Amino acid sequence: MEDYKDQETVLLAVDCIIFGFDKKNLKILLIKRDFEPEKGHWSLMGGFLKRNETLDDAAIRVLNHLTGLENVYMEQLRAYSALDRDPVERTVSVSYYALIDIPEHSALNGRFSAKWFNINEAPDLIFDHNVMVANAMSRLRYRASTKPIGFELLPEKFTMKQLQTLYETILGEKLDKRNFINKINALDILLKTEEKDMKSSRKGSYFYMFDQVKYNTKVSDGFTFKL
Amino acid sequence: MEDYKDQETVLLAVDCIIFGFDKKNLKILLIKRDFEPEKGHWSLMGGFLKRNETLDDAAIRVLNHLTGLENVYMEQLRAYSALDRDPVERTVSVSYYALIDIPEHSALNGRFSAKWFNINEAPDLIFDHNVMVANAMSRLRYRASTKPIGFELLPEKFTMKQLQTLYETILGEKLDKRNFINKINALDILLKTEEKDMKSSRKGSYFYMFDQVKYNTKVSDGFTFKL
DNA sequence: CCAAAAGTGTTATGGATACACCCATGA
DNA sequence: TCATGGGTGTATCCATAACACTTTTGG
Repeated sequence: MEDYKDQETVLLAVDCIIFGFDKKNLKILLIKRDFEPEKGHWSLMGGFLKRNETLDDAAIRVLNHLTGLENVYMEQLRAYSALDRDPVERTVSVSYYALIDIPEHSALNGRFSAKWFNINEAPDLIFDHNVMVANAMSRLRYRASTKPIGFELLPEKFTMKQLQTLYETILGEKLDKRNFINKINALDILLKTEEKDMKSSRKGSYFYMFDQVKYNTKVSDGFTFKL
Repeated sequence: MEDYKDQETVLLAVDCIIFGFDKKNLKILLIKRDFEPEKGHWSLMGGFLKRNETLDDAAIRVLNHLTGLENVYMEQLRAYSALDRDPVERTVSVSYYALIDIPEHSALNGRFSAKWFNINEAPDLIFDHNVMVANAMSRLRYRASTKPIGFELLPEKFTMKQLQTLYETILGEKLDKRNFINKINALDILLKTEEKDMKSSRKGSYFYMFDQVKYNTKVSDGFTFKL
């Protein structure tokens, strides 16, 4: 460790991998850059860190700026620091991923040309953003099996089918309907409502809600989510 | 994303959580600061990022500076950016952890008052270094069950007992001897040597080596380490 | 009455865990 | 010969995986 003064500095940025779910597909929110470098190409939404904010603050600000959303699930992933990752300036970037439910809040800031892409149909991205997305996916898969983050991607009320489809998309594999429902019910962290979703079938399917209070109680009693 | 010019800058540092194993205990290498702030207190070894190096480079440089070691297992953990985490200057720090085998290479750079502490007997550290260590431990536990990192902490030749003790220390729980050996043997990634360690008992116990080549082959054939 | 999705339990399998005795050797 | 740590196999249990038919209701 050396003296603080006269240390070399670099720019520090955050980039957000914004995942969304529209009851069918896992998607990612990208913006079309209207400035150089790489103008016209797709990229993650990002921004520079300000002196009076933490990286978490910066990520929250960037996400809010684009989507208007607050209180979104976000998690820091890691720092990227290749010397030439940004051709303009030496910039180190810390990536964050966010999970949001698409249909309920889709008032995107018109200042940016933002668009939702199915996760497997996303275009090539600038700089090292493709790697960031790949790493985010792998973290998302891991998290999905250790914390009930799936519910962040769903509306307040959702059907078992939607929940299963979400997990299938995240994990990238088909799941058995009965085993999935048995497992979820065994966790005992859902509330079954009286309401039914009549849009999906003639019979209709019950809506469930995530019981955050019960979950928190169970966790503090030593329960650990495992799917 | 805004213009690059006139962005606010912060100092960017790396801090290394250096884990070691001396065939009995999991230890951590700390230095006693001989400069302000917090002179005389224990801390992680760290350093500022230079403009012409990546964060990985910086972590490797810092580790090498203290221990003289090269080709050490290191992994980036995460960035810490609380506004007041460093009282002198606004500094964002990226933590790395390293795994080294203690006895074989213990020529520490005398310029630093460095000392190995048992992981559970380490002193209070400056700034947010306690949190960094706690997070590193939890990552170490996770990694130990998904990748064969344990071998980084052992000498080239080691006994089953040493390997088991290492895993017990990392995981923080006693393991059954027969089950552990069965599991390790089932993985089929060790080479049993003809040599015996005669220091530990009258009967002596066989030395094993990690078969890196076999492991790599198995991994590229779809094998995943799981303990 | 038919099509389409919802809802519901049991069996089989395999991995994880618990467990105790003999062996080799130096002193 | 004895004390010390090394080395070895099997039975049980539990969690996971496989699997098919009935229900509801709008058209």
